[in-house]
Amino acid sequence: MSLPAPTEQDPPYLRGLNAPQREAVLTTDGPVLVLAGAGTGKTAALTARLAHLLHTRKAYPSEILSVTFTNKAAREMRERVGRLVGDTVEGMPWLGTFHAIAAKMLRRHAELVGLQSNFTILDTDDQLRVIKQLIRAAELDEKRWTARALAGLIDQWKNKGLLPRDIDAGESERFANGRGGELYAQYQARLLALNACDFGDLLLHVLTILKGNRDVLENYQNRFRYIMVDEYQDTNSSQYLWLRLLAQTRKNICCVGDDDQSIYSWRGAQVENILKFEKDFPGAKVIRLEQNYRSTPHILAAASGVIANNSGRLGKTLFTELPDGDKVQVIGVWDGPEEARRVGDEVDSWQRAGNSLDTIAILVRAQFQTREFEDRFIAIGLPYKIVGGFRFYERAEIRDALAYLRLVNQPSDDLALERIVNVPKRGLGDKAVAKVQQLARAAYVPLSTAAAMILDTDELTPQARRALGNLVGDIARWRDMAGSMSHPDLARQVFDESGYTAMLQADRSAEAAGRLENMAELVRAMEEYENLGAFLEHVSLVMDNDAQRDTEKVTIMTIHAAKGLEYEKVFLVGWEEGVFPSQRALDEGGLASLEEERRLAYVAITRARRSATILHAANRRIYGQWTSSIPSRFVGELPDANVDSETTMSGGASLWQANWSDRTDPFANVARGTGRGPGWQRANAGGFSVSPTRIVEARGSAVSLGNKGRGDVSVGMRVFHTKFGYGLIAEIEGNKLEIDFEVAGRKRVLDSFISPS
DNA sequence: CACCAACGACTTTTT
DNA sequence: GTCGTTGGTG
Repeated sequence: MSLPAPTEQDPPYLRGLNAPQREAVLTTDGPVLVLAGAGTGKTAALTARLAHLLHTRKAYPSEILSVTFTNKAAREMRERVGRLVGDTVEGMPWLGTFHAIAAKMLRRHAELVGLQSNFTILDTDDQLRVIKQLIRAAELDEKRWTARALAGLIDQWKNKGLLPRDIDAGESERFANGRGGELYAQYQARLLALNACDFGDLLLHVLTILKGNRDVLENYQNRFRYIMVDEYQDTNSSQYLWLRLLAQTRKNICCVGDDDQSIYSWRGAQVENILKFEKDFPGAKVIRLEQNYRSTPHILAAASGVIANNSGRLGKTLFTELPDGDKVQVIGVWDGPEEARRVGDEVDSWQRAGNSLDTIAILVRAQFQTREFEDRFIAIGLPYKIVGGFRFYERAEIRDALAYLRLVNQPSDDLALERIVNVPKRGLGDKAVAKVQQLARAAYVPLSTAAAMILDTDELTPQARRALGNLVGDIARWRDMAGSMSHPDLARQVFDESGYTAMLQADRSAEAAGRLENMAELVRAMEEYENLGAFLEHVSLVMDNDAQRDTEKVTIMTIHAAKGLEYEKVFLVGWEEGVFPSQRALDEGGLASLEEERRLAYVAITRARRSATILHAANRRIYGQWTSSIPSRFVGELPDANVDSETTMSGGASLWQANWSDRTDPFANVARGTGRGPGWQRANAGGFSVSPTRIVEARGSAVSLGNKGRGDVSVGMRVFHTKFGYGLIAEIEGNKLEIDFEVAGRKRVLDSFISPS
C-alpha cells in the first residue's frame, strides 16, 4: 500500500505522525489490528484516526463506537479529538468505557431482560451484601464458603459470558459442593427483583439482548460504521463476544493493543483475543507501532531484555531515536526501611537538581508496600500522594449519603434502604429490619413498600413503628420535593433532615471533620449534573476522582495503576522473589502467572522516560515477620550492558548477580514457605554473609533505635504539623507520635516535625 | 444496642 | 503488623 507522502496540505491531525501511525489512521475500512508497543504514540494514532473519520465524513460522530477501559482514557480521547477537529464532537454518544456504553444500551432495552430502565448499578459492596444473604439463606457455613469467593466466581463466569444456565456441574462444583450454579441463579433472580445489576451484568445483559433480538442487533450493527477499541489485550470474553457481534456486518473494526502489556488476566482478560484477531477477522491488516518516543535506549533495552524471556508473544522490536541517557540503576539494600530512605534521598537530589516532584513515580507491586514509603516521607516531610487505595466514592459516609439519594431516586432500592435504615441510629435494629424483610418477601414487594405496610400492623414495637413511620414519611416527602428544588439543595436537605449531618457533627472523633468535608464535596460534585439520576449513573460508572493536584508531589502507586502513564524518573521497588514476582503468582499460576508478572515488570520499566531505578532489599518485614529475600529473577534478566549495579551490603554488586547467574531451575532456590500463610518466608538464600557491625550500621537510621523523644509533648496536647495541620497527640513512643489530625486522620509522625500549638 | 476481644485474612482491582 | 468482621457480654 502506498501512502501519501507528508505534505503541506496535510490535515492537522496527521502532522507529526510516523509512517505506521499514518497507516493506522488512514486504513479505515476492514479489520485492523494495531500492535502498539509501550510509548509508541498509540493514543495519538487512535485519536487521529477518529479525527480522520470525522474530517473525511466517513461517519457521523454518532456512527462511531469507540471503547476504552477507563474513564480517564475515554476523557482523554474525547478531549484530544475535540482539539483536532473542533468541538463538534462534543456529542460523540458512543465514546466511552465498555461499561458506560453497555449501560447506555441496556437502559434502552432493559425490559428485554426483565429490568426497568431505571435499574440500579450495584457496586462491590452491595453485591457482597446480597450474596451474603443468599449464602445465609442456603444455610452454608459462611466461613468455609465466603461471600467474597462466590462473588469472585460469579464475576469470572460473567467475564466469560456465562449465564446461570451455562454453568455445568463441573463449574458448579467450585463452590459449596456443587451448589455454585444454583446460587448464581438465585443471585441473578435477586438482582432482577431489586431492579439492579452488577458490573458484569451490564455486558452480559446486553449480550443476551443482542443475541436474542435480531432487530436490535441489526440496528446497532448498521449504526456503527466504525468501531475502535483501545487496550484490546485487556478485553474479557464477554467484551470480545459483544464486539464481534457488533462488528460482524461492517467489519470496520480497529483494535489497538499490546500483548506485552496484558496484566489483567486475573480479572478475566484474555490475551488470546489479541493473539487470534487475524483468525477472527480474516483479511485483517496488522500494523505495528515500534518507534518508542518515551524512553531512552538503556531503559528500552532493559525492558526488552526482560520481556524477551516470555514465550508466545506476537513480537515487536521497539526502537528509539532518543539520545543514550543513563543506564538503569539497580540498588541492593539491607531492608525495607533502608529502601525507603534511599528512595527519599534520591528524590531529594533529583529535586535539588531542579526537577519537579511531579516527574517522579514510585511503583510498587502491591498496596502494602506503600506504607514504608509513606512513613519515611512523612518523617522527612516529602510531599507525596498515593494513587488508588480507598476511593472517594467508597468511603462509608459517601456510600451512606448516596444510599439516601438512591432511595429518593428509586424507592425500590432495597439495598440502599437496608444500608441507611438505622444510620443514624433510630432504634431500628436487626429484629425490626428482619420483620420488614420477611413481609417484603412474603408479599413480593420492595422493602420500602413493606415498610409502609408494616406500619398498619402491630408487628413492631411502638418505638420502632414510630421511627420507621418517620423514615418512610421523610423519604416520601423528599421524593415530593425533588420536583421543586435543585438536586444539590435536595441532597443538603436530605442529609440534614435525616439526621446524618447531625450525627457527624456530634462525632468528636478525628475523622468526623473530614467526613463532613467529604459530604460537602459530594454535594458540590452533584452540581455538574443535570439531575439526580444522571449524577447517580456517574457515580456508579465513573468511580474515579482526580484529586486536584495543587502542590508538587511524588506519586506512589501500584504498577497496575501506572499502566498508560509516564514519568521522567521512576523507582521500581521491592524487586525480590516473593514480592515481585509475587509469591501467590509463583505458588498458584505456574508459568502463565510468572509471565504475567514479567509483563508487569515490562510495564513498570517502560513507564520511565529518562531514569529508572530498581531496588531490592535483603530483608523485609511482611505481616510482622522478618523474612530474608533474594533479588527478583527479573533483576537477573536485565541485560548487563544497560545496567549499573550497586549494593550497600558488603561484598559488592556481584553477590546479587551471582545468585542468579548460576541458576538453571528458576524455582530451585526458592524454598517453599513453612508454617503460616502461603509461604512468605523462605530459607535465607545464603551467598551474602553480613557481619553484625554492618547490620547496625545499615539500620542506624534517624527513625529507628528508640530515640529518647523531646520531652515537651504529652498525650492529649494539641500540636501543629506542617503537612497535616492541627491534631491531638494520642500516643507517644520515644520520638514517634501517634496523632489524630483534624483533617488528615490518625498518622504516625516524628516529634521533630510538630510544634505545640 | 453498644462495646470489646478474638479471629482470620492478607496481590493486582480500569468498571 | 493491622484491618475489618463477628460473636460474646454488659
